[in-house]
Amino acid sequence: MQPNLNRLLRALAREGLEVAYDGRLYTVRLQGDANAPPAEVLLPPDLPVEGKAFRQLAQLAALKHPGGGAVLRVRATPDFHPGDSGVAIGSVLHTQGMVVPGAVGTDINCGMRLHVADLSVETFLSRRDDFVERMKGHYFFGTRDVAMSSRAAEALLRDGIPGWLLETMEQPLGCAARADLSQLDRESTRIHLGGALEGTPAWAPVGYLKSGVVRDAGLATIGGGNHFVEVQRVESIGDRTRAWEWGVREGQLAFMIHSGSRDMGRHVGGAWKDRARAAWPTGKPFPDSGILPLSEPTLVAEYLRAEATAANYAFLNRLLLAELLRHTLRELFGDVEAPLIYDVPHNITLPWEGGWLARKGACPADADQPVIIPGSMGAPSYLMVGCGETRALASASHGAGRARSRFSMARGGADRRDAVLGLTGVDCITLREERRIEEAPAAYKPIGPVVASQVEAGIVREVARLSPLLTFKA
DNA sequence: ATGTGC
Repeated sequence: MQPNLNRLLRALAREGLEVAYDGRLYTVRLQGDANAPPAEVLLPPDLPVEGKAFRQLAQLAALKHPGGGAVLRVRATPDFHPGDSGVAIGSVLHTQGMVVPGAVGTDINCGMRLHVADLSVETFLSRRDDFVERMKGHYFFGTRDVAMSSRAAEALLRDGIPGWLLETMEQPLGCAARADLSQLDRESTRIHLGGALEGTPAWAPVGYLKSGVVRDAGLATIGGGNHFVEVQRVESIGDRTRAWEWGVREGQLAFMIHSGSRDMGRHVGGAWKDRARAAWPTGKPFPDSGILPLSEPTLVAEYLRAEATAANYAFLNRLLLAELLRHTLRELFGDVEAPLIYDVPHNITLPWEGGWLARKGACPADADQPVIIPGSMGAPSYLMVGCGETRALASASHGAGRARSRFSMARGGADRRDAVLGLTGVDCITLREERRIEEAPAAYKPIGPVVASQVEAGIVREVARLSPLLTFKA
């Protein structure tokens, strides 16, 4: 238990929150709301606890819709922290008969992708500067040449990666013309749910599909905040059998991508924020939290398809970010095999046990399925295997979690000084110098205890630990 | 998170 816990619990009680702690799990609820389901948080004892995030979690569990539907359970991952839309990052929400667009937000299908590469670290580093210049061109200076027929774009939004591939094989445009499309087809089985969700192309921005060729300046771009593309080394193996089965070996070069649906998710998520407000029953007061569920069945179905549309786009964004990197490795080093290990969303609503599970910054940890937990800049990342632990709503953390705000890092004083000191040995490629400070290791919680607590709780097991070689951040 | 917003 952390030393200031009693003080924190008293402060939360003054704000109308009941918090219980059993030495491992916190259970939190709004006072006087005995009917609300419990919201549980797994937290290792030495991690800081944030009152605002607890309050957001209790409010999420207390959600009700006058038209029906229910929150069954709420769970938060050990890296959870306050979110600015009212829902904490690291929240997992199990509902039945209703969905909550705000419980995913606008960063729809933000997620992780991991490749390994059949190339020694030494060989790669011998041409580091050349590699960096080429990748800067692709990711930052728009030489990436992404184009697709509007048929392919429509197929992508409606059917996901397999649909996009089918149309692209007929008419490969832009960087897809240089890609090994049959390899991409084989690899789509290593994308969560095949990267094939049921979307509705009409949810794309007006005019997106209008011309014969879609040149989308947002595709194959990293995006801001904690998003990155990182070249890594497989540092150690925790589960030899599983690592062998998945094709991961110690000492291998690897690359990891953390990105989402860019403007497509912003567009869809933003539209549904307004839609949920407009659909709230007239005469009923809005919830204090501002978090608005949908319960009318046709609206629920329509939202899920809209979310799936942006999610399909995010799968392609990560695929293309990887394809540009794999292509560049092949330009520099010849026929390098660089297979996909897994691609998994950590911001999405998916069906679960007769209802829905909305994850906002939480990685699915279904039994025997790969789980990718990225480290913050300079820190190791983890490839894990899920255990399908139902009390944890089959979910793991999506990182170490922010410990200090961007604002706190940007201003002078101790945070900024710690940030600068912590950058030693971090090879970060960015055009925005402030990004190094905002995203410095000192801005994040230590990932070690975050991962260890989840192993101890039977949520995930370690397969491999990956250490950073160089990191691209927009 | 977001071709961000005052």
